Amino acid sequence: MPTRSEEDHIKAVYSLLQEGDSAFTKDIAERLQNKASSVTVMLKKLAEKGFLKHEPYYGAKLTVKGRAFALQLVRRHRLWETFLVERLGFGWDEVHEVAEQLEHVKSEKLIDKLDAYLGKPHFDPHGDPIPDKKGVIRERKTRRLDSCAVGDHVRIAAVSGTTDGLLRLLDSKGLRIGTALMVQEVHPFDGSMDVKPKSGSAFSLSKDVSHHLQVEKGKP
Amino acid sequence: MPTRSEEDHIKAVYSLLQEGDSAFTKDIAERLQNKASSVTVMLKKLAEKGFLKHEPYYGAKLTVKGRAFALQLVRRHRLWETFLVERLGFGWDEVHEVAEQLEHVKSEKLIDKLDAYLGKPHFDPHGDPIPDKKGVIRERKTRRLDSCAVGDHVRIAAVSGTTDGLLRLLDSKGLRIGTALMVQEVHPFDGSMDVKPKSGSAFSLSKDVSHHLQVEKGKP
DNA sequence: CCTCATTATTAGACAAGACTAATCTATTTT
DNA sequence: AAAATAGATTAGTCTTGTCTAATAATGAGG
Ligand SMILES: [Mn+2]
Ligand SMILES: [Mn+2]
Ligand SMILES: [Mn+2]
Ligand SMILES: [Mn+2]
Repeated sequence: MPTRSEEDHIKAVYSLLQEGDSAFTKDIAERLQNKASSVTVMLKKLAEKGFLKHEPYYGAKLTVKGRAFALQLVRRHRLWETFLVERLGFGWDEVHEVAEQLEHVKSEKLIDKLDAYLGKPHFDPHGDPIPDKKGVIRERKTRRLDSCAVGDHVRIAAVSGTTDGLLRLLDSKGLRIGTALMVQEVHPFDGSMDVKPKSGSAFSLSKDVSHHLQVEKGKP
Repeated sequence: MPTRSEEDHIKAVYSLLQEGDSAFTKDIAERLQNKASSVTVMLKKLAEKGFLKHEPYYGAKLTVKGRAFALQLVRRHRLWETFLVERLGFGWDEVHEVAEQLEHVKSEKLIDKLDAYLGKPHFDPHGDPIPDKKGVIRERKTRRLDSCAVGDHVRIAAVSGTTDGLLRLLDSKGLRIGTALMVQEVHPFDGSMDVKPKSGSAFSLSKDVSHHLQVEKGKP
């Protein structure tokens, strides 16, 4: 059974591979707040244990076994986040660190029961998909808000790169998962965007923000 | 902030001091499934950190700081046990190991919210008191069932020394926290005891079992 | 009071996981 | 093509927590 540190490394590799097509030592180190040298050592160990392939100087890729393991870890993380927000009343900007700990509790039964208790949710409080017990993820077609054009009607599906500051900014503008928006104007100068929610008046979002909003097509 | 191992040692000392008036190296080691030599080293460290006084060869006693810390740990353990049984539907014989892990999650807010979510319970699924946020324990006057006499009417308040086997035995006889019993007969030969529940017919309990049942006076 | 069994402590080893410093590799810049 | 730079790896150190083996203290029985 992998240790907490091993688990965190596998998860970091998984999520970097989601974003790009390689997981480099430096980026893993940054995520985990470790030094690159520590990561190299860990990658070697995880490669020996069969969770990933480590191509020195060219990063790491997960094996089938490593991917399956990462999906279970992501499942645990997101189920706990859902519990914290839906049941305990945490804000969506407050759950990450706690879930980071809870995800390492070893008990299959615990996760099964938690999942059932929460009604087998498919998405976490940030709109990210929760893999099921077999590791299957419900796919959706989403695009980043900053790739939308004037006149598009969309619904916020997920917030990517969830830092607490971004989440609080969204809170303050009344934006949450499911919020319907219409793109009213795009300013080429700074990439900022004016959006109008279904109810209420339009306001502006910086490119920095719109880039982190994953949206689905919505009805006009 | 104490590590997981430090926390477990402090808790072991606390619970041994609840049972007797000293916590010896060997007994701590046994609880934690460690060797005595490892415990000695840890006691020295915890003494330096001010959690306890270690009198070599005469065991350990908690300081005020250590006791306060232990009470918070016990609080966390018992709140999680309550959650697992009341909300997730675990059996009372299945929660110990999981709570042993959950108790180490570091987040004061988590415990506050969990406590509120559960309705600020005063007792865990085994009838053990849950210290409040200040570490205050609601005291009750209980006695062991094996110290009761023929004709006594009692109510089961708690199960002490909760091993899974004992809990399952109680389950099978329909005994749980709150069950009312009348002591019908005590057999001096083996210390066994015949008890009659309010509804249903009498049955026998070995001394081994009755010794672990904490009871309160009940109405005839 | 002496002996001995039990318990505790110390000393030394080891594994895990982190670090720093030194070295090496790949890639970009000149 | 050589040099510079960013990134990665290796080697060596440290801390934590565990162990085993050797030694020491305590308390009970003779
Ligand atoms: Mn984690
Ligand atoms: Mn999330
Ligand atoms: Mn524990
Ligand atoms: Mn309990």
